[in-house]
Amino acid sequence: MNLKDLSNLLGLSQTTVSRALNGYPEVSEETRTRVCDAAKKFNYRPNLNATRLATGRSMAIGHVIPVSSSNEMVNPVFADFLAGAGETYGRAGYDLLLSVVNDEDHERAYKELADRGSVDGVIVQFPSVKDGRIGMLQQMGLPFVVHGRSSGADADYSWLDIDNRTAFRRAAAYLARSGHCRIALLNGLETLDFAQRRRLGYESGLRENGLEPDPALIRSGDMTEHAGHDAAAEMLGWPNPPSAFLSSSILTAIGARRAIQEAGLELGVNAAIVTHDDELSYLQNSGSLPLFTATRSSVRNAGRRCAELLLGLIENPDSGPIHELWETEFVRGASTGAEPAAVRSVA
Amino acid sequence: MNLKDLSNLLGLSQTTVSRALNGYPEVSEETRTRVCDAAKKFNYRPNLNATRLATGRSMAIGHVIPVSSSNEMVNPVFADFLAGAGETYGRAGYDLLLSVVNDEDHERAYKELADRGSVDGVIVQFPSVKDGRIGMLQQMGLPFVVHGRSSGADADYSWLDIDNRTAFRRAAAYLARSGHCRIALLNGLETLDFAQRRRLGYESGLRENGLEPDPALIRSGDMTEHAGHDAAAEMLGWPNPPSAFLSSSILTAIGARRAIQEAGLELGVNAAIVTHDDELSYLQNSGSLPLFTATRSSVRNAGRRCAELLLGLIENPDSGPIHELWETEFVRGASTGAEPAAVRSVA
DNA sequence: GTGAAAGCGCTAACAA
DNA sequence: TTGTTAGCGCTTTCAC
Repeated sequence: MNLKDLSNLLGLSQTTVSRALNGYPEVSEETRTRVCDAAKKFNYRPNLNATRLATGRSMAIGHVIPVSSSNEMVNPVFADFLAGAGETYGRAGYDLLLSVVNDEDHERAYKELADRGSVDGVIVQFPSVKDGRIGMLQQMGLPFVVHGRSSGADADYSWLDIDNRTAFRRAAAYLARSGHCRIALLNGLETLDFAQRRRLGYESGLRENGLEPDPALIRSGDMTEHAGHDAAAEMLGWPNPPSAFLSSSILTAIGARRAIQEAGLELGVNAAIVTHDDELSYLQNSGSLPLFTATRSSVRNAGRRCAELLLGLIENPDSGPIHELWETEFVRGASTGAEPAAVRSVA
Repeated sequence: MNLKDLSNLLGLSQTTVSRALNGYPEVSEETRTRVCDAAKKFNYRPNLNATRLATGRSMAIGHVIPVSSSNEMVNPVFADFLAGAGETYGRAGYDLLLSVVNDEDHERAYKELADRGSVDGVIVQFPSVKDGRIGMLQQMGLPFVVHGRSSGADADYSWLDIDNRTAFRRAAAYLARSGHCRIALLNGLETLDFAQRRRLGYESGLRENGLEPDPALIRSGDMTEHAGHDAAAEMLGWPNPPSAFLSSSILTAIGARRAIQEAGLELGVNAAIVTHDDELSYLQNSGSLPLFTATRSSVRNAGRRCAELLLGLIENPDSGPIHELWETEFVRGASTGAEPAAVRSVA
């Protein structure tokens, strides 16, 4: 059942039927209801590809998710973010186009999406400090929203970010005030913008409390359980080990916890862990980790909001860049809200 | 730069240029290279929407991922599967259309994808025992491949599944032979087909070793850390507690581990856990769990292969349904391959 | 308020 | 081997 069939059936022109269906005002109410009823009755659905060609808009948003061949794992953040964004697109009649690429083909993937006209806009995730995608997209004139920020970008662009710096400053300060004086940072790769911001926040938090950051206690690497474990295990073997870990990811936190247990230390008595909560959603409501969280903000919500911003940008192309910085709460006790044993006993 | 521009530029007809670019044989090698060079030089990319309309194929595959409003979490299996499938699509020139819907709108989402002609085929994930999507898709004539099986389906259909039944039979038998006589099953919802198969396998494994399954030791529910913890905690409080847990998911296994620790029991001395490995990829290489795995098979690989099968089905519509049952290895020691302490000490 | 007709950018029969 | 022509199913000007 296509437009032609439907209009023949109704004894109307395609034009009128199209107008009635798309809510154009110049159609009489009577014909409109007649058309809509018939459309429903015959289960008519406009062919998207035809609509796209005719309008020049593809009614689709592109997301690019990089997979490293070395690592089976897909960062859970991507899935949660997709879920939120996808919801929003669906409501607005947009499709979500997912492009899975190798780490290296990142930029090319965006270019391809744009050149082939398959999307009206894209989302950029995990920006690096100096991210090539931003300039490229600006030059191509394809609307985009960045989840996170890129400190080294030349020009202004739309982004949504959480206040990583404040979050980590606060968390580090809290640990310091709780009596810890050797506080390790298990961070993501510092080529990633958020990791850099988190380190800066961590350092401020220490300095505010009279502690000088020790470079040996700062790790920047893969945010995997493995990496977290190894880093923590090594540090705990030192004569002067850390008594607390501030972790950029739930996975490194889990790894650190394992290292603590293996070292015969008791979490909450000899050691504390604080983790960033952004990656926590897949373990939410779990209560499995005796840690508290530096921030609480839902990746899914971020996805939803980024999608909204992007759709706004597409509808209204001449509005300037939009920025949204989300303050994060300081939550103690991952799921319960209770004061975590780890910190309490040390404080 | 569109086809018209390019052909004008070359002094050729659109047809010839199109044929040259699409590898049709009747073009002379000379013009073909001339055309291809020009296309590359001017960075010509065919407009996908036009191609789609003209060919009637949308060159896209649909995936539907359901999110429950009650649960922030997205099952990591979806992400891993998407990564594998997306890789394959990309190589074959197909797009991946992701439809995010509420749990209830599941079927409608598939219908919509089909009606609007936005995809050439779809993937069905997590089939239930009697899954409405299968009949619906068959009736609509939309090619599809099911990851998993639906025992209650009326007609034949294409699927790829791992041998859940054998995997769980083997795991249960192994625990039984290791000396455990109270073995609990922390299973997914038994409306899901794989959960039912796993229970059947588990029961066979016990019976083969002279153990009669105790319904009280079987839990069918959400595969979350929370649910796993609560179920295990309750059972461990009984006068006659289980000494081993067979878990359908890494999350319930983590929950059970926590319950074991909280009960003051030592994993590997008083208790064993065996988990299914399908959900393990996001913790892979982690070594964090002192458990061994009933099966080892990569969800990403399954995604890759399902995509291949589906594309094959689309290219060759009259080939009958394809079935692929993957045998799974029995791996001891999640990451290391070593005999797990848990089982060894009890055996 | 409605319709005729052109066109979005490509493919594919049919001709030459 | 190349070109002509007619669509694919919709939107959108323009005329009625």
